[in-house]
Amino acid sequence: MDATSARDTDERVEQLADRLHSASIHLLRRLRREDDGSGLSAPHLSALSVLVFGGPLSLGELAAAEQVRPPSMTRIVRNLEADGLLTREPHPGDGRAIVLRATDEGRRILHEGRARRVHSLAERLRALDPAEIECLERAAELIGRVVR
Amino acid sequence: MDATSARDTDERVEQLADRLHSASIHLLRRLRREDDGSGLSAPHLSALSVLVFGGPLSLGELAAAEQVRPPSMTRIVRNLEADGLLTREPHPGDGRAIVLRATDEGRRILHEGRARRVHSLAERLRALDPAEIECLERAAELIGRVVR
DNA sequence: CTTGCTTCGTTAGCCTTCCTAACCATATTG
DNA sequence: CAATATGGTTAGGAAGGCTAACGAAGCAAG
Repeated sequence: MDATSARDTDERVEQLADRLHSASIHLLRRLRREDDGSGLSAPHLSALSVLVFGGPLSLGELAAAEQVRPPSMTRIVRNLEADGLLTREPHPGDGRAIVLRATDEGRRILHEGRARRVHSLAERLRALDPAEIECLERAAELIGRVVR
Repeated sequence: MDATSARDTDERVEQLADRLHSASIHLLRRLRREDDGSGLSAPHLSALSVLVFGGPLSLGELAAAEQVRPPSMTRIVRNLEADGLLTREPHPGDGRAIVLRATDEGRRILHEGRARRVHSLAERLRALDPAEIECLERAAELIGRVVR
């Protein structure tokens, strides 16, 4: 690869990063304004989904998975626990840590609530053709991988 | 299309919406933690970029473009104006409205700041192969279209 | 022209989510 | 056993979003 094409690639990738950033901001602002009726905010649903799909975790692990600091996760967990959507158990073998586990109710709410929250987005996506949908599916997977 | 495949498409689209939602949350949380050194937050850079690339707008138009309510935009504009990155002029022909215009300094800061902010993401994207990059480029464009 | 409704932007006040700093309690290690 | 490291919580504050209420300016009907 010569110097020119390397610089072109650099430029292209920077621009892509910028556009993904922008797209994310607008996507989330749009979704935030939709009333999901589940009573759970995006961060709560997101954290709960990690427990549902990823199994029991400690608070620190969950915070890392969700890209937030432990104090932020402490509050999210407190709320979810108060709503009966997860349980807090002592960690076997480490008295400092705790084990967080989604309850059956948590599983139920998650599946209902997430579907409702993203429903308006799904409505719009339905207008796309199959190739575009497939492109977005790959993109979602790629973003998840890149961020992790 | 028979009933079964229609339901499959529904399900697939709902799942896609859900994953895009999740990917956006994690992407932004990752980027928020990067120090961009420009002194401007994501909402500020995003609003400024609309003015730079889309030309002068009223406050209401800018708020609509950015998917926020006017009071939220009032604060963003006040900050950008205080930093000398945009100007506020009376609207010719409508005494209620104002015209917002990016300054040269605003243009300069935008190009420097955005590149810096998304730089760490760009670093990660560089590891992808060309087909994946192209997929993400299309995806960013699609998301922008779907949300608008 | 005046009265009343609408629209643009602002102010006031609140809520949510995130952060860092400081702190306990429990491991772990020299 | 003392010193240090780690997991989680508490305290406090910054940022960004919202609604409600308001003043000023336009508009429309009488």
